[in-house]
Amino acid sequence: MPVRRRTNGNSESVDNYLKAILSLGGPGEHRVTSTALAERLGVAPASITNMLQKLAGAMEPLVEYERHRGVKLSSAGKRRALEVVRHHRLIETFLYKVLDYPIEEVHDEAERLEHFISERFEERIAAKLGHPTIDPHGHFIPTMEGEMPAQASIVLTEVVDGGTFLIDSVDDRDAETLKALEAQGIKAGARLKVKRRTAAEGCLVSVGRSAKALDLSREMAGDIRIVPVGS
Amino acid sequence: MPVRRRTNGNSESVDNYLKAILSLGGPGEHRVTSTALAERLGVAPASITNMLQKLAGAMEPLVEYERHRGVKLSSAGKRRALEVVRHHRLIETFLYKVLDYPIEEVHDEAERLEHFISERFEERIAAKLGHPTIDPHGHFIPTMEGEMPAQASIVLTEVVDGGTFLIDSVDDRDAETLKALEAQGIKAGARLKVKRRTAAEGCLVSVGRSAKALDLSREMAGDIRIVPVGS
DNA sequence: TCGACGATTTAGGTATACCTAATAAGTAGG
DNA sequence: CCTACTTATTAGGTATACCTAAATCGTCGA
Ligand SMILES: [Mn+2]
Ligand SMILES: [Mn+2]
Ligand SMILES: [Mn+2]
Ligand SMILES: [Mn+2]
Repeated sequence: MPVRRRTNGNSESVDNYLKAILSLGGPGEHRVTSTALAERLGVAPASITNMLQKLAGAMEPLVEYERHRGVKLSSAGKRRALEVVRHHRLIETFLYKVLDYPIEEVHDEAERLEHFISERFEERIAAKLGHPTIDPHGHFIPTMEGEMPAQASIVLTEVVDGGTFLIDSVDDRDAETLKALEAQGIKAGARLKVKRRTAAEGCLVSVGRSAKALDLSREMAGDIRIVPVGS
Repeated sequence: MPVRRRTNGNSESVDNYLKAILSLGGPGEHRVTSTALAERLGVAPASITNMLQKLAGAMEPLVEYERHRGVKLSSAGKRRALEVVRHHRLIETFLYKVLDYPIEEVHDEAERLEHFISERFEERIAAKLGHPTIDPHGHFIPTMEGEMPAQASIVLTEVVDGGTFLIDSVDDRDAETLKALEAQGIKAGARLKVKRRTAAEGCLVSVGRSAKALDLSREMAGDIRIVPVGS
């Protein structure tokens, strides 16, 4: 039995499958395809099928799986996925606020540590941080009970008319992009004016009270979630 | 390739073998037997032989191994072992000082996390703690360069005459024992008077300025390292 | 010097989590 | 309603790190 199984009982790999299904299933928790999972996790589709069958066939199944019809999380699977997301986001917040990490480095560290911290560690950093509800990228931190509000924001690429918005959150998975965006002032909480859409689904914007126009690529715009602002 | 390989390149298991060889080899760095390793790591002797052959046969061998003659660390192996010990002891210090863990809980958490933290994490907690040189159990923390002073202390079971001592360090691997000892005031830095040896290699002592005699079992005495004190 | 006995190694096998190549199932266009 | 094509699954393999049982090796006492 080589692969580390945590107190919890499942391996790091299993955790990662559950998180990916949670994330790809979206707020509607719709079924996720093998291909989408394969791409997200960077493994071959055949490996996905294997793992899903194992997860679905356990005594306490973590997913509901039907051949050729994708998967969704079981309630046990969802519980564990949210637990891991809670760990991830608390760790990110801790690294940023207490250990003064640069914003673009917190994700990779959290991605590893999320699987290995104890409940005590989780509880202690949460307490130290004053039980935060939002992580440094603007994402909700699931509660200890596994509750997480649905995201009300929209992706910047979905904006049709121009207007003024608040940046709700920024995707943290690509450190390069995150660092570049942050250097332009694009981070959770900042104000953002959308001038117009550009070719190839890009976006011309300005940030804060600056008048300088920024031309965001489609990739960058896709990493930014915003909410309309009254003023 | 299932088993997590860190930035460093070796797996958690490999790290644990290296640490065990460092610890069992003692300050003299003498050869360690398969049996001793099997017992320390809780795996079958056959598994030890397997792993040692693999470690010795790598392009950059981590151990020097000769059939039937035990192993010692190569210089690369020693470097990595000390790096992991540094992680372990820094993490313990951090958990104790910053996250207010009870002393008996730091070891198990550190035992897991030591393999997964980045160099950045190591550097940041070291800085936060003011670059400590001693962990909460009284053990030296290896430097970033992999230097660690040899222990000058002796084990309480080795005392022949009675006398007054300072507690240098307390073994941290058994949480139960550690908690019990701490409850009696037996912890690094405390003053300890040895009255006399008892049957079965136990020890009759008193702690601090208390006159109350404590009867330590051989097991407990074996976990305590002391240094003679002038006064 | 010869066993006996314990220590160690070899042989053969398991589980996890991957992979590639071959096959089968869905799905949409004609 | 039947291909052509894409998506998914099955089949067969690899590496890590374990295990048990069956050899062997080394040493120590007679
Ligand atoms: Mn993240
Ligand atoms: Mn938790
Ligand atoms: Mn420890
Ligand atoms: Mn390090």
